Amino acid sequence: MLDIRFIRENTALVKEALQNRNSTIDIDALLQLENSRRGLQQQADELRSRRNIISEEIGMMKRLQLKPDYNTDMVKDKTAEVNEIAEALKEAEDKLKSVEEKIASVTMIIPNIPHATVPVGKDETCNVEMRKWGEPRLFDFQPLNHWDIARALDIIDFDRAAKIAGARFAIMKGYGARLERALMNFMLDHNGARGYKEVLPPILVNRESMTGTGQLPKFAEELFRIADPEFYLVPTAEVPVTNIHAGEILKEDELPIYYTAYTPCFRREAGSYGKDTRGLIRQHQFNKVELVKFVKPEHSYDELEGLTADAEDILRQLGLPYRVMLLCTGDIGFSASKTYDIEVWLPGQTRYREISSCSNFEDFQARRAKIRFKRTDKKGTEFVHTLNGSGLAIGRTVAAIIENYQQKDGSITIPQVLRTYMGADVIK
RNA sequence: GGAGAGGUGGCCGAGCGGUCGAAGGCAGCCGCCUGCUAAGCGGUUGUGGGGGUAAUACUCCACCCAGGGUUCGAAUCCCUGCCUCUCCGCCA
Repeated sequence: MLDIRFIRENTALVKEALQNRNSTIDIDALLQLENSRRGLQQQADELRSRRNIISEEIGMMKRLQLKPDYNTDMVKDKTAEVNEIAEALKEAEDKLKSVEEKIASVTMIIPNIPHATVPVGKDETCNVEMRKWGEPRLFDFQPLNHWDIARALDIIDFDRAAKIAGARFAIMKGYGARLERALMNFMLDHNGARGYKEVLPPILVNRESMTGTGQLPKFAEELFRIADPEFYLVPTAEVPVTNIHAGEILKEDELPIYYTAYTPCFRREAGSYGKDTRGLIRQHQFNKVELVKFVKPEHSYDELEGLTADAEDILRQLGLPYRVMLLCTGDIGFSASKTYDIEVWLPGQTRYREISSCSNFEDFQARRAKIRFKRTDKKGTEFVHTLNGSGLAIGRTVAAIIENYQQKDGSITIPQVLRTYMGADVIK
């Protein structure tokens, strides 16, 4: 959420940002609403002030009531007067409330302003490659897709998962399950060693949490929802972990705060029916280890570089070639100011695929979730900046390992760093 | 699932329907005093919004879990929800 005052004072900039994001929100209409909101608030405040004064007078008179010469009519007059005020106040309050609701319905769906370093562009073709690491392996045989390899080794069962749940689910079996668990532990240990505190949060959350990080109200169709009682399945650990500090005022010396969390993630994948129908790339349920930071505003862009480097290091440790893409204005997510996608090389698809997305949200989520901090020597509070990134998506990492480490005989070599976690060097 | 208790400021804790943004204590900050330390004395310390200012000052409104209601007036009364705690039952 943007600060309405910021919108008021930087209207041109906001409009330009929205245009670059292919958004069509009417800012002028919003500002008109905001104007009338302020007028109504003044009106209501004024009425309340008068009411409070008269009510106090009535109180004083009532105390004098004990005396015989007390004038009853005065109380009656005052009461009549205050009743008139109350009526006008009610009207003003109702109007105010309705205007506030209208304003909220708009501000909640205004996307974040892209950072100045974000390239302007209409879609993903305008994203900019920042760097590349590792050389895609040269195969002396035709490399296979991970689902074919996994099926042959009987380590992933998509068919029976479909029977149990439906399309876009998988059963990990034997060393497949073991690999999934090894990656989870490896990633959590890796992140822990880099200063992230491990947390294991709820994966069902309430509406407020989903609103705080920006999934709601705009992206309800992406979420699995439990109707009664109302809960949402998290699409990413970003939601519960960022909301850990919702509504809090942190002390300056508590910052920065780094968390890492493993959670399953649940996504409807509505509107992607034809895409990635086979394999682990696009599942309704997948595992992910997430990195989340709460930082002071002046550090957030350095922190974004650091967070991205932390995620990249996991791929380096695993020996998986990747590249880092800077997303353009047309491709960046709703809540983010700046995002790097890390894409891993998949030999079976002979292309890079997103495996991590690292974003700085600046104060966008903090304002929604009311996450503030207080500087030691200053009065008042400020919003923190929040960041997060996958470190990493486990299902896609499994796919990448299977495809990059496949051997001619159909076996899979296990990356060195995972061998103690796996208790095996090879899957065959 | 049944029965009960409770949610007040950074923390503890009081609060009769009006004089309560809220006693008192602790902690913090600023002074004073005491040859050190401890104690003592005085003052001060919340959040959001509006107006105002170059910025302060100043001023108005709201906030005692949340949302409704009663009332001239609600932290205080009523209703609903959420959360916490105790006991019983049930399940792990």
